[in-house]
Amino acid sequence: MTDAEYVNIWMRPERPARGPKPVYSRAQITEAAVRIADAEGLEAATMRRIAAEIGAGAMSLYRYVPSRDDLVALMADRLMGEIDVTGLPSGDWRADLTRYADGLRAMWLRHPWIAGVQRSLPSFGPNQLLLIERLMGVLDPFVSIDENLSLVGMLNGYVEGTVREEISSAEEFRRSGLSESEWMARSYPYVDRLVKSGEYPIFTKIVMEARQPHLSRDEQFRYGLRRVLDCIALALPSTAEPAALRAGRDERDGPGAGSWSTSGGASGATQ
Amino acid sequence: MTDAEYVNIWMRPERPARGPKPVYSRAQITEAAVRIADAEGLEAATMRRIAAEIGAGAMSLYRYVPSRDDLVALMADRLMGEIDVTGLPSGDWRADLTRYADGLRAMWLRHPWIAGVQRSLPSFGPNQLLLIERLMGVLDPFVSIDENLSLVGMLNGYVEGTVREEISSAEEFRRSGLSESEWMARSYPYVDRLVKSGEYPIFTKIVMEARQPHLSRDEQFRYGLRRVLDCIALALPSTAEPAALRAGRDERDGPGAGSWSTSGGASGATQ
DNA sequence: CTCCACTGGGTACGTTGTACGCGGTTATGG
DNA sequence: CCATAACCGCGTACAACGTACCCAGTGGAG
Repeated sequence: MTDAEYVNIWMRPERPARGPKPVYSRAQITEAAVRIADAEGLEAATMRRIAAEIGAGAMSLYRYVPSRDDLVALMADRLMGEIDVTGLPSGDWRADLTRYADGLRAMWLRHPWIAGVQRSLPSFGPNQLLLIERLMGVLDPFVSIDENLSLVGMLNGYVEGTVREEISSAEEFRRSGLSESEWMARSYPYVDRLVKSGEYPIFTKIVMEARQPHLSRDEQFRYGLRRVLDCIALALPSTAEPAALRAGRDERDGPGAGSWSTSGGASGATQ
Repeated sequence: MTDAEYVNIWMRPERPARGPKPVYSRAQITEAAVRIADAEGLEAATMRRIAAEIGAGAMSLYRYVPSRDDLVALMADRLMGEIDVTGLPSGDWRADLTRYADGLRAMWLRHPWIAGVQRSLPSFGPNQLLLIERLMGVLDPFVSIDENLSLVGMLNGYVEGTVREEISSAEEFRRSGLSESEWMARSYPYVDRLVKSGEYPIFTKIVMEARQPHLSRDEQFRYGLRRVLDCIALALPSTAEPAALRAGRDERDGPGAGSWSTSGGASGATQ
């Protein structure tokens, strides 16, 4: 910003040498911003609102953060820190990846606004980097780094895709300010028109079927996750997992579509 | 909007009965908006800018679209129409899903700003619905609708996750206005500091390795896609694919990390 | 013909991110 | 020990945004 050599927020020291002691801190500001975004969405976390939350003037924040985009990067990295990956190459790669996937999903559900922020390489913060180390360390002994990137990308793709569906309908409620039942009542005419038209048999099937979910969201997630892990197992050498490749795999019954909004699962189906 | 019964943009008729003929159209406005977003990003597609693009006054757009959010929904659905799924349950599910996946990825690469828009059930437009019908029709004969949702979700998760990585660095260039080499030079100090610290061995490995990509982006994508399809095959009954389950699967060599920015692949690794 | 629902679009308002500059505070060099 | 430069919090101000409101004109229905 002021610095022509500006790279990212993590290259900019928080506290300078001279001058009066700062009253606030990046961590405090980030915390307040996350709190607001959790409660009212990312778009509610404006600079003025965040400043008010910590009792500061609006422009004071710019003493700590060069721009709102940088603050969002800080927020995103703070979220990465919530995923518990302590002791993560444990020896059991399936357990490790399951723990990571569960943690990632839980974090997304706690902070749905994360779906709306783009991340890219140079904005990788310390928490994200640590996560990469731990996570990719799990498969590192077995495969090349390229293969590892590919497999981990697949796992993340699954988790992210799944959780995006879960989020989208919930966010829709929040943004519209309607309750779930009100929202469904509102949407009914549209869905009904589509169903009645007869042009969308599969959409109809989704809507009809999803009214009686067989499995909880969590169970659905774990079911699909097992499948992804089985898929990863196929790419690993036999030394990684000696036997019982697809052990614990359930038989016939697939995962039930969650609630009605899981037809938002159809969202993930084409998004 | 004016209507209390407002559901979504597709429930609102474009042309009323009486009055003078409208000069513009939703399709024309949508087209202009997409053109601007392609060239300068979604945030550049402001109401005033779009209006100027088609030679209209800013407020005229509101005669066609109740809000900018609705216009974005129209844009998103227009993009879905670009994915060619004609004749899509063809009998060869592998070929069908490959064609869809390629089409989806190509569309995302043409319109990277799509990554920044959230979609949810009630905002499903005609193109998206048609896409769902054709796509899910592919596996519909073989599995339950719930299983289908799960599998298709996995496929979409892979494509979306992969393409998000590809996009994120490209978007970073565009937004910063820097060329790729300038941007790399700018980022170098940060990456260098991380590498030199010795605390991030796997990150270092990614950065080092990715300097010599073995495979093109397309090849990487197809490689991972084959793996996902193999995974889907595991969930299908034997009637779907009689023999040669993982036929055409390459041997040892994994996919190379694309260019330097594929370490953005590490993005997908934890995003 | 008369209506009046519609048209395109100008003006204006509230909210956003943030540039700039003020007066006060503090570590540092002389 | 003091002058100075670097920092602090923050009030004011501005450009750009989405869009509410209003207007004069227009053309199909009665």
